[in-house]
Amino acid sequence: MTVRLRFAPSPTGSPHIGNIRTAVFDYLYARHCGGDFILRVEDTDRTRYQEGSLEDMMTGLRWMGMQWDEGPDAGGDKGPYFQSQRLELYHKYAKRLLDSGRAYYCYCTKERLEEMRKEQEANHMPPGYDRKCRNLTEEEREAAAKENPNPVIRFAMKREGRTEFDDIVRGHVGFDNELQDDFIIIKADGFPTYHFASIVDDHLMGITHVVRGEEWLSSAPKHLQLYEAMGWEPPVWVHLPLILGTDGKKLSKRSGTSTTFIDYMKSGYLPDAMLNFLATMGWSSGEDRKLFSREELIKDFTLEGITNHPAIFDLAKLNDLQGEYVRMLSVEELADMLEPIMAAAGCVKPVNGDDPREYLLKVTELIQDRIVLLNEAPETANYFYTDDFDYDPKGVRKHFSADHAVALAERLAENLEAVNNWTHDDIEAAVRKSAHDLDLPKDALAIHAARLATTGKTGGPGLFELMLVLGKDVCVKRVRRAGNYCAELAKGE
RNA sequence: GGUCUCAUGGUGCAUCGGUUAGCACACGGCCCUUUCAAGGCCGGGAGGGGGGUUCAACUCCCCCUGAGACCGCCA
Repeated sequence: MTVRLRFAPSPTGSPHIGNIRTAVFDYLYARHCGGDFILRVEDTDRTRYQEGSLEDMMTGLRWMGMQWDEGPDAGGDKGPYFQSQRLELYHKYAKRLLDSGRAYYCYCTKERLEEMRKEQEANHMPPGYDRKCRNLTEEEREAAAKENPNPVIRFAMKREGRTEFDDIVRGHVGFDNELQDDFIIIKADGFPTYHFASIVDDHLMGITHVVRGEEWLSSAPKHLQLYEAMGWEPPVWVHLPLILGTDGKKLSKRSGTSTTFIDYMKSGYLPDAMLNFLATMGWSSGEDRKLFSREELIKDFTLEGITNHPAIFDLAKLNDLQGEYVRMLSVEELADMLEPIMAAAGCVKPVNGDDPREYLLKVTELIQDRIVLLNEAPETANYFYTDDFDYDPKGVRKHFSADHAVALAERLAENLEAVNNWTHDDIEAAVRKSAHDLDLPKDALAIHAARLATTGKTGGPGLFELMLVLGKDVCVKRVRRAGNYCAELAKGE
């Protein structure tokens, strides 16, 4: 039997990190087993449907290279893959349950249910439907139908015994049947609830392993009983640990951690870094390792490696991985990724008129160790593309306000101007000579000032490397401008 | 309130019935060095509490404590 896993998101909003992590596990295990990875859309709640949600979901999955074998726009012989298009199927099986006495029409109004709930709460009773309609006589049923022509269908849960099952992650778990609710399987609008639709579809689609969040664990008895009532073989259950924030609380937007997957795509994370991160959030290969390529993930991923304690979404860890992946890229690869980002930020034309591609390659090499997110590149490397940058105020105070500042700028400009071969070593010699000419105690003084003059920053790539890329004319021009700036500064004081 | 789940340094993870309890991030120090990174080396720092089982428990069992999830005509 081929292993088949489905990722079944509900199009009710932009995909959450947790949704995608579940998809990662589905995908990885399906690929590990050489099985099928299916995308199914659980759009049974018409009130919560949100335009664009599914598109975001698919964009996110594809971005991480997780292409589904069956699903919307991928075809497959078990479709349709939208639950909203499978209504007849659910009704057919609900009827079967009705006929066998394992389901019943419930005519209770929402108002009555709400009142009941309030009362239960006030009396500290366990909440749940009181099964009023479970054993209606034919007359009662007819009378109730007149009052409420749109009844729901409820599943008749067993009243005695326990429902026990084995979960790959949790082990053997059990629940008392008495405490289970006669839950709704078909809503008044004719749509099925999750509990019912997912079981029918999982069976019909030949799903062998159900991987989902731990929040579903307590409703697993419902699903088990449904399988039993239908006479179907249940799948292997895999309840994933929840994802918590570093504060140990449920992941939330506070503390600067977005829960929206698309945000991470947009802010310049690498798909492979994200995949690596998500896969190791709640899964461990059993060895002390943090880097896993896609191929290694597929090869090593097993259900047994899933941890049973909550997984923490640790942004610092993501950023660490991201940095690793950025550094593993070749300069060409990185440059390819940076190109559109730089372009979007207006960093297109080299300040010195060089060939843009060659220039970008040089710039990329200089910033590769210095960026984490791809989107940081424009800010980190702006001075390679524009003369229009501000001087870092801290740097100004330290380097441009010194007594020797104006004289140094002049020396620097002249010595740089005099360089015939614009090479790393000759640039270095010129800069150091400027310090010597003025009897500065340390060459570093000239170096720092030159950096601030040519880049506006106090940190960054090696000065001589960066000046080499910028070119002589640009450097001289910028040092002169800085000299004027220093002079103005001196006058102002 | 009920049911269910979880519990190793600051954080995230690993191993094991007998180990000097390992790794990564973060942190501190040092090296490299013109800065910022990156890199290298070194360091501090852990098994919630209480009972058992056992020759031996962080590891197995029970209780407590703490944390979380679920109890919708949402998924």
